[in-house]
Amino acid sequence: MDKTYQPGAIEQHWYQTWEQNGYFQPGGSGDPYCIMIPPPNVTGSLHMGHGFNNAVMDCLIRWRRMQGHNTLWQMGTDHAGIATQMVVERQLGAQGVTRHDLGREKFLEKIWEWKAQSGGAITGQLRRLGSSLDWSRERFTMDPGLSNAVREVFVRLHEEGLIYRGKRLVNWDPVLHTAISDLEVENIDTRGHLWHFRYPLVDGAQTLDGRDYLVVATTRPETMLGDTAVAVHPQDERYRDLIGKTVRLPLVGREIPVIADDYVDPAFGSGCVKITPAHDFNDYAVGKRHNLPLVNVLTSDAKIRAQAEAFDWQGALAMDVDTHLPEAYRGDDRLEARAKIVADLEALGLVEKIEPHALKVPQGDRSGAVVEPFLTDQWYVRVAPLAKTAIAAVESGAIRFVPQQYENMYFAWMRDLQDWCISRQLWWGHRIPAWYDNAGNVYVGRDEAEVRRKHQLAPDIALHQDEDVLDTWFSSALWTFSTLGWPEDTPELRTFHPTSVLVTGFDIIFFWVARMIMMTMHFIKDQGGSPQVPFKTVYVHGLVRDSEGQKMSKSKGNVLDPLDIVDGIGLEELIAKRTSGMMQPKLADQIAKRTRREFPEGIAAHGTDALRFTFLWLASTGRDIKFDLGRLEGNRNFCNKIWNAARYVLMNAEGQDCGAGEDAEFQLSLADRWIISRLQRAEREITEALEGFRFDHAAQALYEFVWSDYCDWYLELSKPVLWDEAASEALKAGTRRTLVRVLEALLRLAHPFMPFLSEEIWQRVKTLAGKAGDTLMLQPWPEANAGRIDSDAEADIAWIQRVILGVRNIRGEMNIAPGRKLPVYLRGGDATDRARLEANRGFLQRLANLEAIHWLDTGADAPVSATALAGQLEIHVPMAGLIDRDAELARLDRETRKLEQEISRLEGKLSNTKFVDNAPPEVVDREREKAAVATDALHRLAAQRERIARLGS
RNA sequence: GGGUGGUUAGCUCAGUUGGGAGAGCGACGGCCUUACAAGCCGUAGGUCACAGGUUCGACCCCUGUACCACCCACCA
Repeated sequence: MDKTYQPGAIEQHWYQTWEQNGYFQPGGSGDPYCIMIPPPNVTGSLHMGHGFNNAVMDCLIRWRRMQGHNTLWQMGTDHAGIATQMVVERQLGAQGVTRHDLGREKFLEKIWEWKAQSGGAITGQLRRLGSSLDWSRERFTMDPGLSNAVREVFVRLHEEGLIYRGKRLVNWDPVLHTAISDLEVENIDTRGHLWHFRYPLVDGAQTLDGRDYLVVATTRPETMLGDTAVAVHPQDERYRDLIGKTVRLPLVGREIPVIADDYVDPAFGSGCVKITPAHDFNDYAVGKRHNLPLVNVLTSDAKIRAQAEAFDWQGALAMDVDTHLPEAYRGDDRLEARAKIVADLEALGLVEKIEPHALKVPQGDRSGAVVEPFLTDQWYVRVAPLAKTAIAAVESGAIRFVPQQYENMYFAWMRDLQDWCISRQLWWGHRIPAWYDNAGNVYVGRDEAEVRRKHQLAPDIALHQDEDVLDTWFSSALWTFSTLGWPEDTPELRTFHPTSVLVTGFDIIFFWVARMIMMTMHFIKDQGGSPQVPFKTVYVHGLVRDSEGQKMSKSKGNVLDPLDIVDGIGLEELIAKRTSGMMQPKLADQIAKRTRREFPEGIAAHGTDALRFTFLWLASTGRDIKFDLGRLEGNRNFCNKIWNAARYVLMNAEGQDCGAGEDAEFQLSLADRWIISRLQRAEREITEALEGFRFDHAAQALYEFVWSDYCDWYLELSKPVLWDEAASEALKAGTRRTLVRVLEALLRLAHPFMPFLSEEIWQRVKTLAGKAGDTLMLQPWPEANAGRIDSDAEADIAWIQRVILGVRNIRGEMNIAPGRKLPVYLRGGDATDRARLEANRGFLQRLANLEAIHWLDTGADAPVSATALAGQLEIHVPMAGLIDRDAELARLDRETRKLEQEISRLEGKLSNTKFVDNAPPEVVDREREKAAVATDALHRLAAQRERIARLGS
């Protein structure tokens, strides 16, 4: 074995071996255990969030697989409609071509080409992370099978009246030219203005204070072109008499009514609100109540139309509305139009005032464009009935969120859910299975033939399919069952559904998790006909942030590719990667500067195992992760520690009697029994932590057991045995046996966290440990055996540790060279101390580097010494020639001060009668015992101090 | 406006039936001791955000405040 751990040398080899041998496929004989991967964008690439997410899933899957479960980790990718289409459009754009130049068919060919070309990137990266996904069952949301499921769901929901088509206000992205759902809109805090305009009253009407106009305030002046009313509050005395009168819309000239509606807050502004039903969601609701016409003044590019369109609430053109628009704004973008309109109104003396005003501007999360409320025909899912079942599933505990606080978020959103707009005016995605005849009738069916059959349409009636595609999340919502073969009744569906746990970030709870629950429970029933949940547990993890706590994003230039941490990357290359494709050179400079500051020497190769272990250690509940290179490096060192521990074990065990055979003769030492006992505790702790999704606790328990117990103590304790020529062969065999078997067990414990390293080493130790098998992946998970917890051995070793620590403390504090062998006198101990000394003299001498240990009965004279205490036992290191008197006095004073503080705290407590009377007796006893021990120690140190102080004076 | 989470050592974070405040990294001192200098040994460092309350006893439970982060929401 190499002297240091070289991750690059082993990782790829083992992954190929595992995959080629089919170890990732289901196979265990135990209960099914299934995780569905949140499908990454097929053309995307891995970021730190994926790295984290997959480390968690792979840890769970490998653990459960070792436990013997019939384990499936379903692989698949998502077509990611908007995101993918945008990438390809941008590529075409660079050549000066638009998708419209190509036409739909050719454009889709281009996307499929792009998918074929780049679609392997992320799957390759997932392999590098060690993810034990079942690649043989890989799916893609636009596969024939999954597309079939999508059509089936759409048709059935439509038949049940849960999908409908309607003309409504939607969030319209004027850059992408598509509707988007509420969730895809981000409201950005913006400093804008509140414009107060005067709308002249018609026919000489006047306000109470004698004005011949009403003042309305708006943040969006340009929409006034589409106003169809001015609303006041019905109880507002100021305007009561004006209700039913009209005002003349400036610039346009239309007469619009003054209406009364509770929506208006009389205390805000003038108490009058302009109503634009076609361009504002609130106004839309008001308009509907009052049957106002909807006047659309914008094109799909968010420019002012040549002529407005007016609709009634049946979606028909309203012929009686004047749709004339002023010539001056035609074709202007809304912001240009806004400026002109304000200027024109100002010229007419109709601007009352302009105030600064903070508002939220809606922005498309993909394009960044300002989203317009826009009147279009779209398809919707009626969610209320679906939500009801989905809420009940979480209320009843059929689905559990970890951490639980996310259930509140889920409930709050689900209980106030608007219908889901599922149609998108894109080309890349599942085409909506609806057909139109020339009369405008709509027919929904699985295909055109079915539509014709079902509606008995003659062959000569022309049909054309709806041009739109479905929201990507529509197909994602079916993920848990579409990947298992639904609508067919497959063995996989029966075996693995409901799945066990969903591992995901909180950011897609609404996009994905909630919709999966709704769709799954509607379509998948158990044998009794009750709705089946898609998963029993949702484990929600936080975001991976950079070292400053910033969200990682391409535009900030702080993204990290997990593989750059695995393989390492030079500074210049990292900068080049982060600044590539930057539009603004200035930004690129900043990013370069920042990157130089954060990674002055680039990033060293740390290996997959160290990265995964770091993610898992940092995966505490309900908290984002600030990614910390120091932590990563520490864990890389941990990998090296395991590697070198294995080297030591192999050097001492290979070719030697390791007590493996049936009739092997071996004897277990105290240290052997101790480490076996500690192993049981570690096994229990790690298993319990995993059961509770506490990967951080599991990782820490593993780390501590391996480093502190196994390496720091046990390996050191094994040396005196193995190197002692006088030790019996049976004892040596027992030690070798324990070294090897505990190592083998801890490799199994480590495997879900560090699959590559553990497998590599396991292959070398398995035979020595009496194990057989082709892979660690399929070895049984270690189960703690309470019968092997040995409290006596633990107490004995704790005693040894205390004595050694006492000597080491003196040595360290007094600057005595570690190589110098010391004599030590033990005094004041009882029979147990003496027995422990005699049984473990060799261990003490070796680990504390002592030349001799002398036992003194209580009261006997000890040489002038530096002294440490192990309980009542005094450890004396003679000072002659070694120890400076003043230094030792100072050290004793420090120890004394600590003891005095503790005693004073304890005495205070014990002299408080309320404490003594009220606290449980065992608590009081414990405090008394502590006080007695500390007082005894204090007395001994005081006597010692006095003796040394007398020396020099 | 409503809601959630956070505030513990210089940094990153653990710490639930309320009863001695921990880890990693960093710092300081000493060591190439035959597994590991990606290491070993030792040491220092914290009125657990703040203010009240409950309790014999609070990092932990309750109330309030401050600051940070996030989610949701129709105030023109």
